[in-house]
Amino acid sequence: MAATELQNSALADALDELADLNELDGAVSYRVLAYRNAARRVREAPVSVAALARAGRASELPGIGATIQEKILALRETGTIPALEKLRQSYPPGLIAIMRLPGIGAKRTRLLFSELGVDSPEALRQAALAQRVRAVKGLGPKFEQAALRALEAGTEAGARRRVTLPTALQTAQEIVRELQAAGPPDARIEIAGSIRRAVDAVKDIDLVAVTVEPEKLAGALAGLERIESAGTPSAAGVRARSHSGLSIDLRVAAPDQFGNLLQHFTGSGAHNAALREAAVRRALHVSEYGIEDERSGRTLRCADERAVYEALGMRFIPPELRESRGELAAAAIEGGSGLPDLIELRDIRGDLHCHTHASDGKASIEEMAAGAITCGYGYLAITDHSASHGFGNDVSPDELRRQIERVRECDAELEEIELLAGSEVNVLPDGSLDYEDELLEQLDWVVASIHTSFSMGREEMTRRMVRAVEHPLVDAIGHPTGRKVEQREPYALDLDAVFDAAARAGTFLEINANPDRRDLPDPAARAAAAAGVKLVIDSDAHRVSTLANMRWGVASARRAWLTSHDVANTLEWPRLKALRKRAR
DNA sequence: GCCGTTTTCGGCCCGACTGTTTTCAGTCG
Repeated sequence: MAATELQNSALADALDELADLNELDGAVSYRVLAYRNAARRVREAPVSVAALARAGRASELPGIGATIQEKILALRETGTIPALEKLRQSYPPGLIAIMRLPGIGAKRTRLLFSELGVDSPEALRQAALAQRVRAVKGLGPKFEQAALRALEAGTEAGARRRVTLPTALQTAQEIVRELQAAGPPDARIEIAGSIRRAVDAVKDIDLVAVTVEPEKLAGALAGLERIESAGTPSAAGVRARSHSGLSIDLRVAAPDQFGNLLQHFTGSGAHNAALREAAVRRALHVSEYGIEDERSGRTLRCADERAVYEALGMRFIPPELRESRGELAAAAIEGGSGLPDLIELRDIRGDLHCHTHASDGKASIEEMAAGAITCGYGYLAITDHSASHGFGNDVSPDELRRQIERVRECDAELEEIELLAGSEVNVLPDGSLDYEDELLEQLDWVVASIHTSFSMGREEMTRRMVRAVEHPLVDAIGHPTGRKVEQREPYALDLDAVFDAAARAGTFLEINANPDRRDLPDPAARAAAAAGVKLVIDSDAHRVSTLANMRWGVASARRAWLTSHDVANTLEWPRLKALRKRAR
């Protein structure tokens, strides 16, 4: 593969820009939708879509047809797409920034541009302050004020940034508790939306509820101390915004429609759109209120979600799978391939990656062991950082030898759990490790991770990683892509080549469960399992409390369609030990 | 622009809210 192969993220950005510019250009909405859908597919694809296109196979991906494949090829071969260049001539780049402001879409952006020459957020601010916006037919003073507020919010640093799943979940649970205290006593409130699907990063909180006093519940949300502003509370619910910039949607349903509402509000948008399209082919129309049968004119109301999917000829689809990644076809009762029996937290038998005082952890071996026992584990690998980690946390070879002794001593005293002597060894830029093999041989479990030199080229980074994967004493690769949720892109890496090497060598790849990492990301974890790679889910805990991070890794595994058979640390240690490549 | 157990052409999910209107368009999820 070419060293400078076009990255999926850059390709997806180009497709998103095509969507934006086509929208500005007034193209039929389905074309815009097609570009956005294609961009999403490319962004999620675990393999290089540009490389696929070169082989004429990108159009095998759902949502990518002959036309978009041609554009991908043009971009990878000439660095640009003719249609994109042409649209860029007509619409200044500032228009896209205006279009992204809440409450302003393509139509109004174009109106502002054609009527007032407004071509940037700053130009919009000037026009609004001079009250020229309200003079445009179709706009008014309310819109002018809303535009100013949107501009203001947009300049606040990180105003619209997403938060990681645990943060969002905790906030959502607090709100539910506050609503249960302040709202009507009969209210049953559940968390829906992207939190329920256990995504990596959350932009808003969706709540659904049943109560006999819906207005009172909606009013209670609008009145919470944490709410900065809210729409008009009604019997249907309310939309509000917290002081921290999170948007919160509450919707209320009748009890016999609760399943319809929960399904609708859990999403994803793409899942719902695909579900409804499939329903239309059966002459059924799905909404949050029920399923209308076109022929009888009757509407089926569902008290629970299972009934919604059953009415459409499908098995219940776990929320984590609702991303329009093939789950509808798999769930079909007639002719579907079946949904996976997803892994659960209780399937996990041990944790293979954690830190102690020996490096940058905040607890002793004994404390971490006690924590792991509380988790119900049968084993725990102590894997402190290695000889060149830096930040004052280096573990010299001699220090590691002493640490191994301490782990052995501690293990001898513990009945309930097996402590494994391990290390999280640095993969140096050339792919070698920073301990000698003689030392690694004494360890029960070796995790190899990249912690330095992130900005290498794709080919060099792939060679580095494959060399580590093929090392006979490396059991697992830690946080394989190096990405951090909402903070850092993955390093340039040919994941396909890494998966091939890992499957051949028998090296485990980690799903790091730290909620800021969740690495492998779920689409990549799914592709790895499909390539025959065995995975492990590790907490990477640096203190006792973060051993519980395992749940976020399991959530990623579920989103990756994994069963307990795909994840090696669902096995007891004797069986897992025998699976290590050095035991073969 | 994509796609096919109604279709290779003509469809393509559904509804709430807001602000601007006086019956609706735009935006959002």
